[in-house]
Amino acid sequence: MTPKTVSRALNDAPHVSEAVRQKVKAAAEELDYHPNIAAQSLIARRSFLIGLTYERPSPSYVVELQNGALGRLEDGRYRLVVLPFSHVASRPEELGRLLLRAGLDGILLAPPACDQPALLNMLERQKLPYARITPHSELDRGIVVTMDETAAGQAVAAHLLSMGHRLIGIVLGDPSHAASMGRMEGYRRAFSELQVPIDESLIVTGDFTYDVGYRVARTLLIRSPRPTAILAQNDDMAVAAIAAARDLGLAVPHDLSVAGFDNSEVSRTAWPQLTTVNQPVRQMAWDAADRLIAALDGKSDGTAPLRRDHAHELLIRASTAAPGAP
Amino acid sequence: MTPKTVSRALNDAPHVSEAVRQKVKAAAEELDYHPNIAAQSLIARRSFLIGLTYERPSPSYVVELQNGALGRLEDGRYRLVVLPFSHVASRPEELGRLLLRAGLDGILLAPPACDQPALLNMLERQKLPYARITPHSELDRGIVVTMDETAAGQAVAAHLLSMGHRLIGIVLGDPSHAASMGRMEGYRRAFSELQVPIDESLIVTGDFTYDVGYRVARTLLIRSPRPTAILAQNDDMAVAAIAAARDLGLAVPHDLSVAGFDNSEVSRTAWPQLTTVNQPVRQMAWDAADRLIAALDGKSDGTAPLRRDHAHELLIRASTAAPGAP
DNA sequence: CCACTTTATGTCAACGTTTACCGATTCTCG
DNA sequence: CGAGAATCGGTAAACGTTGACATAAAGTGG
Repeated sequence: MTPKTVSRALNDAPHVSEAVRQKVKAAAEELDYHPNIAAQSLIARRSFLIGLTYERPSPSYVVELQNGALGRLEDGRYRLVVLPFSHVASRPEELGRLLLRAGLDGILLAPPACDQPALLNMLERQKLPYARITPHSELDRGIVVTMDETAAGQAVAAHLLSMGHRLIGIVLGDPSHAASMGRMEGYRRAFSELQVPIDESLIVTGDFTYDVGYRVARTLLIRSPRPTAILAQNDDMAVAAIAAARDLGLAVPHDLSVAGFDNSEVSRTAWPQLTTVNQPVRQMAWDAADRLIAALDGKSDGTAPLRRDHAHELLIRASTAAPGAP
Repeated sequence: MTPKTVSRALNDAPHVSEAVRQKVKAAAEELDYHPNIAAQSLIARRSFLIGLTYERPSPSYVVELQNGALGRLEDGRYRLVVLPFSHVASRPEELGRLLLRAGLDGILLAPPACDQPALLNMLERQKLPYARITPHSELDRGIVVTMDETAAGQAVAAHLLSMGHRLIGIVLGDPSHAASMGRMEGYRRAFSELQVPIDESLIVTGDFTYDVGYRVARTLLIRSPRPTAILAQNDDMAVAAIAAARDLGLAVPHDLSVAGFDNSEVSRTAWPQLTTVNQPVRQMAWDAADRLIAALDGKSDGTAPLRRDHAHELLIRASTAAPGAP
């Protein structure tokens, strides 16, 4: 029996009698034989590796991203390689080289890597397919999965405004992250829709981390007049704002309402539980992996739009209330 | 120029003149040429892939594990493939097949997979090297990186006992996780050292998740007499216990002290901040990856012990106090 | 029963790289 | 200047699998 026959038997290819097929499979089982993936990759010109690159430090975000992608990959044909990378903005070509050297079939790009034109250029030049998860710019480039950040930002700001808040502090995330700008744009729309002017001096910049969030939230809370609410651009910074308020003797939500973003684990374990926006990270990652694989397998029928928007969900919990409410 | 010469030039092998080497490298740069990894793997009989398998749901644990391993892999020679797997205990062979099919050079096993003898047997039979992170049983098998769970459990229990607590509720994690047993053993030692009897009826079983932790902690808190302290086997369940206490009108730590385990993100963002034990997950993962790679590269000098213990660190924060203290 | 189709099995080459080996050129030193 | 060594470049084979193609065997129809 030639290797060829074995190959045909194991791959359920035609032109093998059922008897031989059974015998081969039994023997393979017996010997714990597994085809050599490197050889398969060499001839198929594919590695069956999907990369996932990200930078955001939040563990829950990273894990949601991974689990979403892995959920789509669970048949085991493709494998997921994690490639975190810091400071993409300052050295996109370096990440590009890393990705190209990794021998991937395709790559899932989370923020902020998905918004680096230099990186996308490199990947396209080398014909390495990619899917972008919640990019902010060049939304018609490649496979794109987004949440409408602006609509989400508008929803959460409108929530605070509708409860009567007028002095609202805003804690931005890392400005190089696209989400930061989109969410801010949404805040502005909500304000302008109600013709409430935004006090630009109440806008401070964090970097999505707890520590910096605490510091900048504190600067807002020692101002006079003090804002009655804080819009934080993610949950970690929102929780930090609550801690800063507590350390200043302020009760949440009685003296200060706080809203976050992302519906992360801490938004539920925090006290009071955070009003936040659920970004369907897992579903978006699943979708991105799904469409990337469809493209790799050539099953993309060309009719599916390259871009798909997933809906946000405003989660109103205990950290927001009307100003001065009990 | 033959492919051979190119290969030698790029790999800094001898027998190539410096002039040719420079020319080749310049051309490679120019053309964005990258050697085909599948071909290299085929001939080297290695995939340069390291697997990481885990089951624990806690995002911060998973991310610490990954970051630790990735920290060691950052030269880019090896790549990290993530392979989460649920319910290992009930189907270890299935995970084994998954790992063997993935074409890995080596595998990092986190709990509870690292404690499945059937799995270890399969890996050994197929000569797939592995490193075990905080296993509980068969500690002399393969590369082992541990924290002394028992000593850590003893330390945290001793902390509560030394403050005067005598009625202490214990919330176990998933009993199939090895850490759970080791930590419990440490609790018992602390009690017996002070000759305080353990009330077995105050021991309840969770599964390391917040939701179940909340439920079982609640059953402890509605008992009479009510325990004055709770030892939870991880931070998620400890935070859940705090929430359960609060929902019953109990103040932490005035009416109830709570101690956790793992020094996870939530232990810091929780309020009050959790007394907990720092398990140096990142360092252990780094160490496991380091020694696995040393073995793969044949650089293991044979003198390094296969097992290495990392020290725990008791972090006393605001969630524990003497019973009835203000 | 022969020509013809279908099915089963085998042979060969190819994927892109590296290792082993060989011949040619250049260098070193007596 | 010549012998031996070191250096440089090249050729062939190998890694394990699969696709294209060939051959053999079996089935089918007139």
